[in-house]
Amino acid sequence: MARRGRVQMRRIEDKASRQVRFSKRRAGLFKKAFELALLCDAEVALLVFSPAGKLYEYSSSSIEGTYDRYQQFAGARRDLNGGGPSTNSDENPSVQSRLREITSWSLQNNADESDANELEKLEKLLTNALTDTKSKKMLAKQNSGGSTSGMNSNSPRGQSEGNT
Amino acid sequence: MARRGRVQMRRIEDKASRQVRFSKRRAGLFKKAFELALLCDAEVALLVFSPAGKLYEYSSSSIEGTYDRYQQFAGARRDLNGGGPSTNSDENPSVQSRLREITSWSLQNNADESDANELEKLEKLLTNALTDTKSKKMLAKQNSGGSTSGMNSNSPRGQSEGNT
DNA sequence: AACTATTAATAAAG
DNA sequence: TCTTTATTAATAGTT
Repeated sequence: MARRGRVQMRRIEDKASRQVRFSKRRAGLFKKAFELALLCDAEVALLVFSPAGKLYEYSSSSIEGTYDRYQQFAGARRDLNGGGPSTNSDENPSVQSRLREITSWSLQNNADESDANELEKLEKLLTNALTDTKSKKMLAKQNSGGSTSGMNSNSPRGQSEGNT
Repeated sequence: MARRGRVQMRRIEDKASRQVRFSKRRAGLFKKAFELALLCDAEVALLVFSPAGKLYEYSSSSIEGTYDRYQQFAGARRDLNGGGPSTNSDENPSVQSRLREITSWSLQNNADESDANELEKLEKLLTNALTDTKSKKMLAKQNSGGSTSGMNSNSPRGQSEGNT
């Protein structure tokens, strides 16, 4: 038949399925990007590398041009910015279990195949990410801990999305 | 009630409607982009400027990094197809990409819901894991006299997903 | 911003 | 790989 239920949001392990779904979803994503640009008069640039390393691109004007514009903005906002990205949240497993999973996975499977330099970079990346998360967490605790007054009138959001 | 028919694919003239739909569709687009990266292990970078000139961005790793890769790729494909892309292959997702993915995932979705102590423990766990891996890596290099344990024997094969 | 009626996207099967 | 179909997901218009 068709879909038996909700699709679970985690990496697709089966290679063939992943490939098929990548093609479908990539097409859908590019269509959405195009529509956003057309309907709403937005400037959109989209780069996608498949797991196999193949490049797909879309831009309502030009990749280079949009990236240039992005850099100007990125430089301009370097002042007051500390929030992390924030999007939707489905019914996902907790960060904890997921990180636990990926940790044991990385140990058991590909650890030996990886490159030391890459791992070093990733170690920093992950440490920063966790530090950031902890910071936000602390902040939230402080805000809600002392007084139960207005704590969550607005979630701490940052660059990516959802703020005005 | 709701939609009376198919939506016309042309620029929305009414400014208020355009703004509202931009917000909705932008949210949808970013969600799709994120899902593509997570489900299919793809590297995605997305830049959107609203008609008002506001920047929205998403990247499964980093905008700069992906753009850099794009430029290399674009430059490389301009030359000639001598060798395959220097990226990981489909059957070998690599710790790097998976960790990168889970990192951004954790930041984007459940970060606020997680517990700081749990994350602290996990940080140590992961740091240890990576350190361990690095040690083994170094050791292997010393023992074998500089030749890395076979990791990057990339078979340059044509990908099977060529369409637009 | 929240709520539905509809359409659109898409996972699984053929 | 392309097509079909059942189902979920996105969302346009309304309140």
